[in-house]
Amino acid sequence: MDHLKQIHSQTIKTGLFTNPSVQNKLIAFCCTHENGNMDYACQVFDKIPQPTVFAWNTMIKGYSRIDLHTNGVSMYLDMLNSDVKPDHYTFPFLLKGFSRDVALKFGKELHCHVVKFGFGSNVFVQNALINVYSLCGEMDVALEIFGMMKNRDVISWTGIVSGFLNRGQVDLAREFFDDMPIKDYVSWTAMIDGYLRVNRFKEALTLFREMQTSNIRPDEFTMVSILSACAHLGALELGEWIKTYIDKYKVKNDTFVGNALIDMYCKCGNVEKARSIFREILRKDKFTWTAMIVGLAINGHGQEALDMFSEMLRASITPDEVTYVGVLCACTHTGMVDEGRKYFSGMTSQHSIEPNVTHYGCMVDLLGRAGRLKEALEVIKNMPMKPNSIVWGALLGACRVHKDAEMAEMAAKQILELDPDNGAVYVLLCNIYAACNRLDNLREVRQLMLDRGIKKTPGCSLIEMNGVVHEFVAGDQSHPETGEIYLKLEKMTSDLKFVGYLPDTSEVFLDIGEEEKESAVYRHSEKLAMAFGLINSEPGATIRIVKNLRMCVDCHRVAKLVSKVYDREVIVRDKTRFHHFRDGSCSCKDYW
DNA sequence: ATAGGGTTAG
Repeated sequence: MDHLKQIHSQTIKTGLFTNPSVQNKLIAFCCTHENGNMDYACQVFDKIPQPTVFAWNTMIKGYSRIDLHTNGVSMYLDMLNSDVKPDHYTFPFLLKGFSRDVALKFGKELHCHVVKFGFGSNVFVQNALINVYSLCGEMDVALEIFGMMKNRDVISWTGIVSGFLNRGQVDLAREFFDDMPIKDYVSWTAMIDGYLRVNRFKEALTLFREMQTSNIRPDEFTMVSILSACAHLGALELGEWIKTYIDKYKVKNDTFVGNALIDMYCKCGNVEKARSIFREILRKDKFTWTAMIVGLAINGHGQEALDMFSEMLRASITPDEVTYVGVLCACTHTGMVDEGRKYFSGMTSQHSIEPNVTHYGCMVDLLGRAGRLKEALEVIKNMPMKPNSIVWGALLGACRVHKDAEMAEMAAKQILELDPDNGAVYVLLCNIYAACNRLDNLREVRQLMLDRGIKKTPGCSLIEMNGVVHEFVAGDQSHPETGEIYLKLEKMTSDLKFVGYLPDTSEVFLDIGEEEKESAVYRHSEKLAMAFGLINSEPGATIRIVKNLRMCVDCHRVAKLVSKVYDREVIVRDKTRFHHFRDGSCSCKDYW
């Protein structure tokens, strides 16, 4: 820019500035170069007595590039006021990169202008309009434009597919996707990402494999989506394969990719690799720091997460509300109650971030897990917004750990008022009654569940072996190697009993005999996954499991013993955090 | 000079 300013003053001195092509070149640099500067572009633009439509277009493009679409729209209106007519470049520039609220605000009106000025059948303009309506969720209008187009191309199709994905209508989007005459890497990535947005991660991976068989090269956008899927599924092998692919094929390794890699490594329990990626990222943004802070927190490195937060502030990166979720989570998982309170008040006083309902949930979690149930309840009573079922759920979870049946009843009642079909609440309440030996209450709730047709969310564990994700639900017999797995499980249980394992059935709430209770915990999904992992690995190996619910006490104990007896590192990611089992103990130090 | 896809929590 400094160089440009020199050139600019030269042109004024020499009188060259009056040449329209020189003016346009100056503006174009400010508007499109990565070190450009829109303020300076304005200064130059204001000196031009009669800007051409090209100059106006360039200014509009510049604003859309830095997401100041409102400025772009006022520029466009100024242009009309100064009697310059838009051309077929104006609308694509103007509409490019609209966000949903901008699209809602200006979309229809600008569509009228398109028609009025006669660009309604220009492919570029039509595609831009499809995209605007797709953002607004107005698929009927988007489809109308699409239907009228004589020359629809891959971009028009992708616009429609994205529109349905924005509305969460993945299957409908998939029908259009399958009908596309030509698909390129953008359309594939959009569809893959659509599955991610509705938490259908395995389908995202399946589609990625199809993309590869179709010989379409993924780019860095695709990689980010796939890494995110790996993070959710705990699919480390595939994640590492992606990392190798990125290096080998020189896929652009930007900050987005780095951030997604950090998240993937952390969510697969490999903090060491995440740290090394973190160090390699040159331009760290708030996502980089936040992903690392959250990752350290859920892996039990609370103090390191807090150190990382201080370092982030020293690097002058402003935290957001998600960063603070990570910070509070770090305090929760390591029992740092006073620090947690300090950071909570710092949110507003230091960074003017008003705590949202999630942050109050974190505070309830923090106090509750530390056994300070009354204080946790005080937080709920004093919070400025209505507590949701997550906040009450945090209290209920704490009641389970600290076996407080009275408060659990109260919390459960609150949740069921907000969310009557929440099966997990009934289950938790049953766990607590069972653990407190309040069998009459237990029977009542069991009956209630039957009467109301409430189903328990089945426990489900994922384990990745040789790049394939295997899924087990409690008591699963659908796996092709199921016979072998149950044999291994039996052998495992007897081996462990030999070193002192006694099944812990205190939380089993089925009204059944002790022997059946043992067989109920025996069939938990993470045990099936562990047995499967043992069959398919050697001593010294790491077994990684991702579970959809919290681990039960019995499985936690079994995992500790498995790590010692069979010399495996067992890493279980449960609903809220990681457990790294090594040589008979767990990284959570039994605080969870 | 033209339009489509990507990251952090719960």
